[in-house]
Amino acid sequence: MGRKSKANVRRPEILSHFYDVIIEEGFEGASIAKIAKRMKVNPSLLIHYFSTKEAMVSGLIEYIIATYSNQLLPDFSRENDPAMRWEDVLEVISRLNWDMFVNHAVYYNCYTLGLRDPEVRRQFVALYETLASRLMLEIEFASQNGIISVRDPQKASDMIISLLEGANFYQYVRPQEWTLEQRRELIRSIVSTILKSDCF
Amino acid sequence: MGRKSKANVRRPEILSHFYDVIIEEGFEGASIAKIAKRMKVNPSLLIHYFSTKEAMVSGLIEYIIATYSNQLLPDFSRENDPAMRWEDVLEVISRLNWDMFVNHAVYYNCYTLGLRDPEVRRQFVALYETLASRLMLEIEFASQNGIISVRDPQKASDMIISLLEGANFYQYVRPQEWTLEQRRELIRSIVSTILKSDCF
Amino acid sequence: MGRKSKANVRRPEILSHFYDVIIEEGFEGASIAKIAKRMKVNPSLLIHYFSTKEAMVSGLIEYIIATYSNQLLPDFSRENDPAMRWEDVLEVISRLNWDMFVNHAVYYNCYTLGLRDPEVRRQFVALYETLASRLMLEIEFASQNGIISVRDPQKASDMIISLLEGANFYQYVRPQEWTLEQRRELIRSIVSTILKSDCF
Amino acid sequence: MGRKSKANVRRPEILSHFYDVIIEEGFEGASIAKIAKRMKVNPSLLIHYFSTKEAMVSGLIEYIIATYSNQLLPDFSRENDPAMRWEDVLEVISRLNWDMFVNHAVYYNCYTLGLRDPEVRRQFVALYETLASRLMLEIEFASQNGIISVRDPQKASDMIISLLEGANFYQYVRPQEWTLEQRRELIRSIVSTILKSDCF
DNA sequence: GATGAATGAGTGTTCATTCAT
DNA sequence: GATGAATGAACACTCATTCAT
Repeated sequence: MGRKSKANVRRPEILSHFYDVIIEEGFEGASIAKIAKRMKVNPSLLIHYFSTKEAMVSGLIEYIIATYSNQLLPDFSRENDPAMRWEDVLEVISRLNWDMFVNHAVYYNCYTLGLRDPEVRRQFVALYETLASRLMLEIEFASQNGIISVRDPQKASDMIISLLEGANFYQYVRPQEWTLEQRRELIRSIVSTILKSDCF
Repeated sequence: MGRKSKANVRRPEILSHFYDVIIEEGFEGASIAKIAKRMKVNPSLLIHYFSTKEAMVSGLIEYIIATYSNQLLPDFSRENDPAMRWEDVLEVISRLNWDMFVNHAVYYNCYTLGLRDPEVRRQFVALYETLASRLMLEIEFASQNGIISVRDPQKASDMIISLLEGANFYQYVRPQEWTLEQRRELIRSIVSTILKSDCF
Repeated sequence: MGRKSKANVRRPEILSHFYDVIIEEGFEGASIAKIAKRMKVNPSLLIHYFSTKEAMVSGLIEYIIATYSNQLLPDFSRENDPAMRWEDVLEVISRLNWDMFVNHAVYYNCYTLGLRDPEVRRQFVALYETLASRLMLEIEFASQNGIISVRDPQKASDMIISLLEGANFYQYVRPQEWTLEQRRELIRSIVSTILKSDCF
Repeated sequence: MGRKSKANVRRPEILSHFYDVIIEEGFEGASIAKIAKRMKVNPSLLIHYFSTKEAMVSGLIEYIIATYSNQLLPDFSRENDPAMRWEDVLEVISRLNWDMFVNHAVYYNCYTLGLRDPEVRRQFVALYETLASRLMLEIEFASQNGIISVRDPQKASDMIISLLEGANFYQYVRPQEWTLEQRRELIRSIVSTILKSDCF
């Protein structure tokens, strides 16, 4: 039966250590040698599993994108009552903390990489697209059921995601300002307010 | 006595090329050699003016921060009529495009650097602090004059900046979605709406 | 499992070439690049085996010290007759030529390094200590058997080593002055004379 | 009358700082930049006064050699009584501490340089030659007056200088062993002993 | 599968030096 | 006299990578 491949063990293991090194030393400091050292393994082994560093970076971004998209915005369709369902959405949105899943620094490092690398960019665009379209559906549904008042769900969802993204970013710049609970309440009320107004 | 220093000319010149290289090759790709090559000077000349690369990075960040803070939010006190003044604020805010002044990628690269380097972080925090406090004053002023209704101007300004930051970021992920004009109108109406509501 | 290490071969090989370059170009001229060039290998290979240049220098000094201490003053205890044994000692001492084992220039270069680096110094001190204590034992033994007359064997051995060291050094400054044979005879008679006198 | 040259002030000043840097960082660590920094002066200035670094090294060696030869072995001819004169010589010799005048490390660094550079070597050889010939004259004089018994004053002076050189060196390797006074007495008695014996 | 040998390009930085001011 | 501009070679060292074992 031959030797069993360890790739599906080793590859995630490598990516995980890659990730850790980026957190501590930044993208520019994350060399194969350092990752290998941290894994107490020979640098060549990383090349063995990823051929090139470029492939490793790709792997990392895929992993990050996958993590994100799996975690962001669950399926709300189990809830039948439209009002309750919208409440669920609001609840989830206001709790959304980007970096619950992926480290802030790593995320932005990968993101800026996407500004040069079209393939990486494509993945990020797809990610936000997925997120936006899911949210859009919920907004449409709620709107159709008279819970909120939105003519342009697309713009609405885009703006809400912007707000969340920004709030998440801002959290790192002025961390002491408010508690998670305050933040949650505030986002909730803002989202409610603007979706009930005639902004969209 | 002695030769005249060209530091005043050379240092900005170097930083500017540094900046350009980051845009094209990312922070990790911006080596002294590449910058020098682009300037058609010897790499050691950069060291002559900036002792270490670290100092060069510091210089760049200072430059970026300075550019930002000089441009962001002008003085509105010339306008005497409170309503008009608030209109001005709204106008400026809704037009705010972070990357009008500093390249998006460079900005986020420097920002992530701040997540590891306390001194850099300090500068970013100070930048946003300045921005927030200026906006806060305008919110307070408008509120006192009954134009908007805000009990907590700090939270309000924080949230508005978050929204702007996020919208700016989001622009890069879904660029095709709306025109600058649409964006402007939308932000304006959202800000107006939430500051008139009882969110804050 | 894995490839066989060549460190046992490569490390001494590197040190040997390091040594040669020092002889020709001095300590300050012995760069990794030059050593590598002489070995017809890539400079980074030296780093592969010695991590840093500092470690290479350490390796060299260890090697030199080891060479010295292995060669200096053999075991005289095979000879049972005290008079004959002392003759043996005299014979060996008078023939001692420091640089039979280690190049004069390299030795002094390493030595001066020890004047700044405590660890290097420690090794040199230990070397001379070993040498002195061995000689002391022989002096004591000869003295107890009435061949020489020494109350303070420590001082005696210290002074004899000084004389040998100095004679060795001086040889380079006035090389033409006398033959090795003359030198040998002279040292022998001086050592004999002072150990029989009441100097010590 | 023109501007007065500052060369005879600057050159010694530079050499003196060169010397200091060698002591602290070794010959290989003594760069023009470091010396200039220590002098709080521009590196170019050192080149201005010495054209090349090589010339600076030459200057340093000349300075060291000059310092030495001026200090070593004064003129004893003022003393008329041969016995007293020899006592003076013994006194001076036994007190001779090479590094009273020139730092030990600097001296050996320059010396090893002489092992490669013929011109430097020539200077060192001349130094020791002077020293040896002066001592030889004293030995001859004392011998002719029956104070000591030496047939070959050249060999005798060579050996004594060797002993002094070695003792001086050894002092650094085993510094704790004896006091300066003990050392002095010992050297004196050894020199006396061997010059009265029939070694030479 | 995993290690180590070996490479060559590249890193930031220091070096001595020349020249203009 | 003294400084600073500028260079180009060299420095120790790190990088990703290939290949043999």
